[in-house]
Amino acid sequence: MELTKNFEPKDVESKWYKHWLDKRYFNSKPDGRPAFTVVIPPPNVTGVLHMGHTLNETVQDILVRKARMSGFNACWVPGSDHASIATEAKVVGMLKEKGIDKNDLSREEFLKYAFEWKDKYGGIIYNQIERLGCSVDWDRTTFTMDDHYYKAVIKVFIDLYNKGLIYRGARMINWDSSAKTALSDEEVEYKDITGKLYHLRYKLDTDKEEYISIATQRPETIMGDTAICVNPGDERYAHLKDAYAFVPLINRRIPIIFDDYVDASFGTGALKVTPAHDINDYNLGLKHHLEIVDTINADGTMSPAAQIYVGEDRFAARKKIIKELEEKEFLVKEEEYTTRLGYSQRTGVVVEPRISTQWFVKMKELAEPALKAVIDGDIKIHPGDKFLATYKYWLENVKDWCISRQLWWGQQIPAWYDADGKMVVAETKEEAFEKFKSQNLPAGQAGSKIKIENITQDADVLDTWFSSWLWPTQVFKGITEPGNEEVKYYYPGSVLVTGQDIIFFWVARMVMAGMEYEKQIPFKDVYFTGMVRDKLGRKMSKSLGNSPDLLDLIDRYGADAVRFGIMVSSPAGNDLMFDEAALEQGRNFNNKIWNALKLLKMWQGRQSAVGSQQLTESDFALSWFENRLNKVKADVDELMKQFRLSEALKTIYSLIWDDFCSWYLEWIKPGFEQPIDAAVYHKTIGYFEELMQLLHPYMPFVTEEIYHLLKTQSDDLCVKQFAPVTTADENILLQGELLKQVITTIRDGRNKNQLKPKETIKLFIETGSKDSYSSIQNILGKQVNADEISFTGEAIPNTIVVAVEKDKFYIKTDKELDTSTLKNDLLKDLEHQKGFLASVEKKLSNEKFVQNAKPEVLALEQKKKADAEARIKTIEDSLSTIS
RNA sequence: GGGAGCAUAGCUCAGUUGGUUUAGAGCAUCUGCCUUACAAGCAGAGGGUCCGCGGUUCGAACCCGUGUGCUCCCA
Repeated sequence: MELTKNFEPKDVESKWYKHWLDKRYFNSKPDGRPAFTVVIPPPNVTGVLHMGHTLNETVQDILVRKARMSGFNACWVPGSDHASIATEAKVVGMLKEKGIDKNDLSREEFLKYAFEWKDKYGGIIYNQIERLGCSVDWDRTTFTMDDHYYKAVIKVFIDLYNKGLIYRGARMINWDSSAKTALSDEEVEYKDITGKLYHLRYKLDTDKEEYISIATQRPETIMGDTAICVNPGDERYAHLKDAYAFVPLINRRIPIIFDDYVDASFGTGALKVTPAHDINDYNLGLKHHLEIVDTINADGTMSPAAQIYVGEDRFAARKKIIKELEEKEFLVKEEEYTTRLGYSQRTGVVVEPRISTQWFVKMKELAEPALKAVIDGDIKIHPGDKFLATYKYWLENVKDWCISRQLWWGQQIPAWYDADGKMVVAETKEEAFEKFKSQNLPAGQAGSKIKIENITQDADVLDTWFSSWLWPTQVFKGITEPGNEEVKYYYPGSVLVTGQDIIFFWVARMVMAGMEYEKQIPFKDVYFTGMVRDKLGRKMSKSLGNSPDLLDLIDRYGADAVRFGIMVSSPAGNDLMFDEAALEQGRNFNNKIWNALKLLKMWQGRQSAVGSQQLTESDFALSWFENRLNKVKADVDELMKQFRLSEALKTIYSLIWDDFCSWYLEWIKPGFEQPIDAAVYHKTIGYFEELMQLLHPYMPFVTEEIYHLLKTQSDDLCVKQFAPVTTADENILLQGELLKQVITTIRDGRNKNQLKPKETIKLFIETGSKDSYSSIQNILGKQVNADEISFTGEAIPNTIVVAVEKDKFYIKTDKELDTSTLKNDLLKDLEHQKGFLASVEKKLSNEKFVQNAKPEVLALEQKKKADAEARIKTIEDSLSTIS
């Protein structure tokens, strides 16, 4: 079989993914094994996977594959989220392009378009998840608008309503005038902006030409003013008790009121009060029983109540009003002012505070158990406690959650109104009808004025997060079929992997829902990934255009390389600076492994019988690598347990590239066109298999491919179970490290003296322990290109001298030597060693140190001293032979 | 305004209750090699005021205080 020059991922990826699916390796059913459950954070159904998702999914796949290979019944549930606002906005936009206005459609017609859109674009993310190699159970794919899921959301709404945890009321809420819907507090993003503060004068209602000045950022709201408020302690305004002023342009007469709320030092010390358009003014209005004049429509235009500029957009109206105020001399001055404005997370428009009747969830009661679960450590947050404080603060200060949205795409609120506006909550119209009947009529009275056809359902839908907070349980139908076998087996999940940006939106609320409906935490560990930034440190976003296309990256580098690149530069919880160079490193790693395979394939054809000379010569290499492998397997297990996935990958990378390829394979490599001992060959195949197994969770495709190319296999790596980790022999590992160091030092000596790799040397070793060289002598000779190795008891003149620990190596060559470089190096080293010795001696001569330090520390320092002295002697000896 | 976190090689980051050879890795850089698996490679090397200042300690990258710079969250 001819192997290609480089690893070619494309066909390999589709071949193995199909094979894994055919074998149903990713499908899970409850059985006797422990479950390892992961639910995917459902991405927006109409979106595409960005690099943040890619990181998330890769982390999950690594954990799931590792668990699947470690005796667990791994179950990873994929799915997507209906994302009501974002999706509805897209569908509305699509309809507009077709010349269709949403307002001309019925709810049913609109939903038909929305589902068509979802079917068309919803598959994109699933395809991306597949291309990335994610081992999800596709049979369990769940969508937050699936029938059963819809029912679950409605059921929970009704249940919470009946428990008194959901209520309806008029409150000041965040209004998105583009999507024309309410938003929750979490859906508002604040940005610092430089705005202007306008000082306006209002004429007082007195006989004289008197004015009072106020400062405002929003002159377009003056038509909604219903009072002017000043601090009662502010002497400037003390004389205005019971006074009135006129709102400019519209001449509404409004009272001057007094309240401590006003900061006398801010602006002019007088505040215009606009209860309909500011939360603080609203509260002030409640306290002082002020009228509420709502001057802005749902779409952000001026309402008839504004009297002027009716129908014009709020920002256009602002410009015109400023101009008119200036012309009519109400504008006193303008000043620059830094402030914060709230923007809608979904549509980007400036959020308008608005009084509106909405549905809310009472959060306090639900928050308590959710807080306790994390504080008590039932749920562990990774990394460390970095996000614990944030989580805690939010739950301790949680406000009621506005869950109604004035949209059609989502679960319609199961509240019903009769002709008089009376309301009941029920699953169906029929149930609502029954409820109305029993509520409205005195017992025994036959017949009713309530007719079923006069009952209407609340037009609004629920916030998407009100559905996704049920995700960990409802993907197993835990809400609609409580206590079923699957939810009993899979719930609670093992680990939730998600971005730290949705800690409140989703994570905290899932814990609340889990505690409320399963009486149990929804997952044991939460692993927060950082944000993905470009290499300049900018957040990746569509508007900047700095987010690469995932499928394009996979086409160019291969899925394994993408996974490698994203993981290798992704320390737990920290932001990831995405750089294609890391993907290149991943691709190179693929090739490195591929080439090692090619080397073994070359050897396969020329094996000698078991027990040849070659076996003896390779004995040390074999036992060293076996121990090294065991050591790394234990290290990797430990790192993965701690969710230090990036470090685990680097450890595996170094084991394969450095230990296996650069050292081990070179150590066992037979001479030119010489055969390899069959036993050495087969052991090496075994090691290679284990390496592929260890790497498989990170790079599933290349490892599965190579596993099958190494030899005919009866199983697949994907489900091959890890053997228990055995302990490594530290002595052999140490000896290996020493050997590497000797080789490197001698090679360095050769390099510094410009010996070409092809030039052979004669090596003389001066050592107190000849025996320790017997097993490695021939590796050493091969690795430093020595055609002869002998031991010596004294210095060999005219040679290159290098030292490792207490042993000295004399490199003899026919070439004329320039000893000056060597001498400089030795002198430099001597200086370093003397400096080091001095620092150790200083420590040891310090009485307080000797008194206070632990005995083992003291012994260590004494050993350091002895070692340093020995080394200095070696260097000095070496110097004497050159000069 | 309130809170959290970070600052170690050119870049991205490790560095475990303070002592393990006067700080480690990967990438990048430099030098030498087309050595029969791999130039997307091999061999080797150089590179650090551990952000500044002060303190605790026999001993500080690590603990404390303070200053500076950056990031995030909340209002």
